[in-house]
Amino acid sequence: MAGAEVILQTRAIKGFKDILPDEVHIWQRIETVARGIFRCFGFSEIRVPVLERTSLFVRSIGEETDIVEKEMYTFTDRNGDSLTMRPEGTAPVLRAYVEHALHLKSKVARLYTIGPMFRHERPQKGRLRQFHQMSAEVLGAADPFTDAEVMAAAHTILAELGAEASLEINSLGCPDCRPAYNRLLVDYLRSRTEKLCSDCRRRLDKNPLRVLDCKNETCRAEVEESPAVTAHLCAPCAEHFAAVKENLASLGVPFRENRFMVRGLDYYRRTTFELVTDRLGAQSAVGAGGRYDGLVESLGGPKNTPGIGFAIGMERLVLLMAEKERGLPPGTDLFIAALGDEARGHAFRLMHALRLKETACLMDTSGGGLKSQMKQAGKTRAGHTLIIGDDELASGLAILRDMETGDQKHIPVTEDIETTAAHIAAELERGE
RNA sequence: GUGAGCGUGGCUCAGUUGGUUAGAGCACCGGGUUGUGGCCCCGGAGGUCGUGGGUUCGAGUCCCAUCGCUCACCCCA
Repeated sequence: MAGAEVILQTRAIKGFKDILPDEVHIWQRIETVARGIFRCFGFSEIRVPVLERTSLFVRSIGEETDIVEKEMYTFTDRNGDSLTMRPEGTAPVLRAYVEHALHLKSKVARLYTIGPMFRHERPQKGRLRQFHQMSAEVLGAADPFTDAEVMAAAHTILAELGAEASLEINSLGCPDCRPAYNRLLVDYLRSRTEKLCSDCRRRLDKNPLRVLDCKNETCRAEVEESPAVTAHLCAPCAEHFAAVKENLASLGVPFRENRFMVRGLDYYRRTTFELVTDRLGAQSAVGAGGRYDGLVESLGGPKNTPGIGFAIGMERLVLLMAEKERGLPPGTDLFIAALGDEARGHAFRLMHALRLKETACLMDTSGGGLKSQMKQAGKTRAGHTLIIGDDELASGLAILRDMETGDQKHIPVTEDIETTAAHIAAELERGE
């Protein structure tokens, strides 16, 4: 194999995927729909870099998390700085919020962003190393209406795209009440360590909450009787959670409380939620989020800035979208079938004039028979085909065929390309 | 990081107990009379059977190694 290593590997690297022309329209649809909904919910787009200082993620996501410990694409750049390809979107957006003092622009900032994230995990169904998320953050609003609003936004995006997922919510408490609950849970779990799986015994020390959503059946059974977070919230957290549920219900957004749901990033407080489905193989969440009051401050932002947000995994969303929701790639407006050298030159100029008039236009400049060109017109899913040969050029009348109905009509063509193009554009316009 | 399954033309796959020039469907190209697509019919092009080694008179079919893909664990969107 020594020689083979020299050969260029024309293959994308593991976990990185091309989105090909035949499927890119699905992504465009998702983005268009999402942008529209974000706008209605009052969000503005923000675009942030893919690369950040490693410390940003370590501080926000948490040193002990799997993401930081073993999944980040981290490297030292030419200056010796440690940089990381963003594994999630919240930290960079909050960094930008703090850096540009966006809190001074308005009381509440509502931001969304769409783009690639990177985590070095073993790829499987619904899990890639470069994946895409659309995420939204609301900074500066602590009230329980905001929680409901944010969840409603996520829910609306999925619903609008025909992706079925159910909303599950939970509250993880705050620094005032979580430590006490944590001790309670650990005590409970320690009393039955022998019954837990090996993974959960490890979790017991590292992140006891994790035991709550273990997939192992015996662990599940043990955990069934465990003390619930939501039963041990402090008064303000309990009140907040109750109000969130009330507000969600008042909007008619269906949800289910799931006291076993936990989050993998350390910064979450109080409200957390997931949009889950059983149609994604081993992955169940298409979207997830929660409140992270305190995170802005810990990144050097103004004190007591509350925050809440969510992210939707776009390739998981694509997987969930029903066939009928995906649509077809757009066809061209007009295919020009030219026969004969003179007609070809004429058609070429005509095509360009039409393109400048915002008509999507294609022809086969390499020529070929009419039948072959008609086939291509069909394949490009052209709305119309203009047939123009040397005969038509001589008579001054070309044929415009409606590819749907098969109707054909004559269109005057002259040396005046502009006028001819205008004729055709008008004719196509009429058909719509 | 761990485990399992799979690797045959662009795609989806078939290839009997190892035996002559490796097949199909879809896609692609051409044709079915003079200049008209989507259906149908005919024809064509396209594969060192992931790679390397081994067993054998002979391997896509057996063995080993290696690379890759997929799914699951884990983790998470």
